[in-house]
Amino acid sequence: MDAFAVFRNRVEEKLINLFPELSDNKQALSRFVVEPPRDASHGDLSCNAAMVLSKVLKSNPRAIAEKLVAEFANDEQVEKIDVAGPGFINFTLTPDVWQSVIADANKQGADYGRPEVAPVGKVNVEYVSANPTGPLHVGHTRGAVFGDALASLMDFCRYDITREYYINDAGGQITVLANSAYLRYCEALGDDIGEIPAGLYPGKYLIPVGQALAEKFGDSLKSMDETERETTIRPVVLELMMDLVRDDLKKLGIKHDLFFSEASLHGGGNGGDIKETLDWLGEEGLVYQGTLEAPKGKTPEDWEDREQTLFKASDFGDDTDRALVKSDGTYTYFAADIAYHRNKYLRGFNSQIVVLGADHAGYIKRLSAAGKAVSGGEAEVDVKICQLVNLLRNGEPAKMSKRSGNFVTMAQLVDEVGADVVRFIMLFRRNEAQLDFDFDLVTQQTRENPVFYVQYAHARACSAFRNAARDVPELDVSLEALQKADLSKLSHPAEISLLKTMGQFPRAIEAAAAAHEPHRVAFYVHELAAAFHAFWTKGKEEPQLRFVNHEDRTITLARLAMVNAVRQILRNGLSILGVSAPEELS
RNA sequence: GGUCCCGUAGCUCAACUGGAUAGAGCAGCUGACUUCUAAUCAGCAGGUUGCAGGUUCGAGUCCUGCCGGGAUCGCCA
Repeated sequence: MDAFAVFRNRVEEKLINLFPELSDNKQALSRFVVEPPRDASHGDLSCNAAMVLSKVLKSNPRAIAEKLVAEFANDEQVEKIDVAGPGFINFTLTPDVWQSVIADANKQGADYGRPEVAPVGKVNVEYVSANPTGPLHVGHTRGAVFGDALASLMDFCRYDITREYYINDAGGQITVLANSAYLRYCEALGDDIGEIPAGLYPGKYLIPVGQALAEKFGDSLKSMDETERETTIRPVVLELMMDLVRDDLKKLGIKHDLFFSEASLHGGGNGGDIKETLDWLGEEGLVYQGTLEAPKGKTPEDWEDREQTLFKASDFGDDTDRALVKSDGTYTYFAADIAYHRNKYLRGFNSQIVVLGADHAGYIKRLSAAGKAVSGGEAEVDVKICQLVNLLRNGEPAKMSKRSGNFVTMAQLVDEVGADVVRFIMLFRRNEAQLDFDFDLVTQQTRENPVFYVQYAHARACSAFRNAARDVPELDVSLEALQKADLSKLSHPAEISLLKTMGQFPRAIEAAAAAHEPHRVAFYVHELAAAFHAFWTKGKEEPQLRFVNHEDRTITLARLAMVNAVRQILRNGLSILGVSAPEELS
């Protein structure tokens, strides 16, 4: 059981008993929380219901609190309850509540921390969505890890999740890509191509693409006219580039359920494509011909008023209306984006999360406007912006290879420091805060390195079992035996304190998922690791707190049950983050 | 000029979406290894949460206006 959730339910129940008028005021009831007090001396749980509801109940908070407290007089799990400050209700629970965390974690295993009921509705998480014109670089990495962890987190919390990658395969950059690849194809056939002309992609990653084209087509491409050639090689090159992207993502353990092609929105006709969407918006009266005002303060030199097809984005909270059709008659990128969001809505996603890079900050309003417009207000678009990552070496900005066409790729990053480090560090910050990634720090094996610190806690927990096997080999420490341990032995303040930290896992996870903030999981496992390290060291000062007690097998078993639960919770948390939990560190 | 993000200890960052005395790590100082890996831990010190107002029982968090840093700004994607 999750003590916080359980007691929240009890408080709600008693409130309705005391104040029947609340029973049809779900909104008011949803506002109070049961949470750990900041100051542990206030007790185990703190509830603000009396204060939150005082206005609705037209009564003063302390009076409401007193009534509630009386209701808990006979609750066997409440050791102490009182009213404090302006009307907080503070609970101190009996030790068995916290001890039961161990039993739960050991029994539920990998499912410990999952909410019992699944939230309603389907959620779409779109992340990476990098242009398929080259390998992924550092800038993509944070968004990739963030999106993946967020999806895992919500998946763990039983949300119905689809992980999606939007392939920008319709724009002019793909033509450039195809031409660049063609040049490499000529090179593969033995031509001297000299310098790569400006405007084409110079990267060496296209060399194997050129070779692949040469193998597939021989020299037949050379005799084609430009248009035919492009339409021939375009899909082939795209597929090769997407293979490259997928290989990069695989190195970080990131996968998607669906790769959605932007180009498919341009032709289709099967519902939710651009034309259909624009027609639909037109019927709704949200499209018109008009001119936009030049931006104030910084009018471009070549600004000219031009009438164009516009979408009434400003009706949905955007700053200005947005162009849908370019002067050459093709659709703008945003037009495709609107169609894409409509497509998602038609596929049943009322919750759409889009993970974007820092340079897309100005895109937030536009996308939520699109989301509202195409769904009649039903779909919610949550745009998560991942801020820049500063690469450092020894505290100095990392000097990257200056050779043209080179940048730090995701693959290089993973090869140098490992996927666990990349993932954890990227998740150990709020997504909207800039992040320093120091190569020297993250490869150290000290407490300064949070990845190591957490993994070490897990490895230590495992080593406790190795030691037990060595010191008390006759003791059965199988999961079955641990589940029979007498947990009431674990009543030392240091133990209760560790158990409380453990017991917060379920609500920490649930809150992180609801807020779309996976970094909280990283902070939680770090906190649990700290609590475990602290308990471990306490065993040095107070030998009776060591896991293995040679005089008392019952307590040894109980302690090991606790260690196993810690290990399990760390694993569950790390697994959400996609970080491994090694049994031993080298 | 508009919009968005950020501003919290000397440094890097938290603060469970409005809760009680704002917390961690690093750097600094003091301690703990014949002991389950000290790869760790305990303690001390460090703050007018950029500034000024407002909302209420209560604000780092919400609203308004400034200051500073970053990003972005009609048909690129």
